[in-house]
Amino acid sequence: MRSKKAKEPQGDEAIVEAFNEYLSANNKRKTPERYRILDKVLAFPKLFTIEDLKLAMNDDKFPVSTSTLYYTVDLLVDANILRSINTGNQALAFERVDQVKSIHLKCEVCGKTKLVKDPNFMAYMNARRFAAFTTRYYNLTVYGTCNDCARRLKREQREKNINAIKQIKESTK
Amino acid sequence: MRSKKAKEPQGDEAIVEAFNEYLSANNKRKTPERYRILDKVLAFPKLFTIEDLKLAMNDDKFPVSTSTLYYTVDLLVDANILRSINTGNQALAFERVDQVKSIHLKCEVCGKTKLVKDPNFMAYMNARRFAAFTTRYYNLTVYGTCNDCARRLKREQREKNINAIKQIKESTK
DNA sequence: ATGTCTGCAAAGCTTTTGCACTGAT
DNA sequence: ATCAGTGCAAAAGCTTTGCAGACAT
Repeated sequence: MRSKKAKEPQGDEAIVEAFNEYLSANNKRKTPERYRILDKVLAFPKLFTIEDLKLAMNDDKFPVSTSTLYYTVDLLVDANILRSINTGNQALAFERVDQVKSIHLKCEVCGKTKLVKDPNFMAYMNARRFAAFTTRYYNLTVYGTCNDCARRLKREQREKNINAIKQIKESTK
Repeated sequence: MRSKKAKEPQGDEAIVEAFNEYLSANNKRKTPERYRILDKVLAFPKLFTIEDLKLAMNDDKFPVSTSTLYYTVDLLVDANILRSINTGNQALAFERVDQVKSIHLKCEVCGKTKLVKDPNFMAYMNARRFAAFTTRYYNLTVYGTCNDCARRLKREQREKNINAIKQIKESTK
């Protein structure tokens, strides 16, 4: 009944459990840091960077060193819980594997990325096989301009033109 | 008649011309560096990094500073001749816009990227529109394992198992 | 003559590494 | 008691920036 309001607790618990198994299977230790980091990671609504994660941990009164964050996020990637995304900014971003079966729309002007679903594309990719290659996951990023920026640029361009005309008028006086 | 053997000289000349126009239109200067860099860029069969480009320029007896390379490649991206690709390695990679309408298959083990064509996907994306967003280009990268690496890993795992069994046998002597 | 372009060197950021201490097993 | 994990600081890589001199316009 309340399943719609709940934040998919089952899903997240399953991920924690999967991480547990991954750690056991690979002779990795179950440290408090790792579980606190995983908690924070699961709480991010979408993309995040190591820096974001570091700040979140600080906010949570559980500061962790940068090296540990890199190390742990690597484990999470290896455990197939996270994947890394190249957003075009300097810093690498990460996202939950289970959460993101979306297309990334990246605005080249403001740099923001929006996620959109496309069942057709998903179905196609799930069926698609490539010769001499085993797919683990995929990422489709679409680059362009979001409408907000397009409108703003248009307005700025218009103002620029007006100024240019003014200057020409003045210089020919 | 020889059009198949020729390296699409028309296409490349058109690109040089397009760059020319871009420079004029934006009040940029036509320096020898820029044209030599463009030549080298067009000669790359696929992805390349700033480092690759630098080495190629050196080979060509036309060394150029790193800052100039970044500056010029930025221009080429802005002129829509190149686009940048995030390969997951530290350094950004670039590729020709006209050349790459391919899917990138990236092997997570050896790190190599292979390009494959997929007319179905291309047709789909060419028709696809997104709400409140103007598409300029897109990139589909598939992550996984290439067969070469898969075979090698399998063999290594088998040897590992054999050694583990040996050790157990010895310890129980 | 003007103002952009280039090259050099230094700075900036993200990520990696080395080492000693801590703590899970 | 081990030996992997953590934190710190330093190093390493890639990219950007500031400035002086060179050069296309």
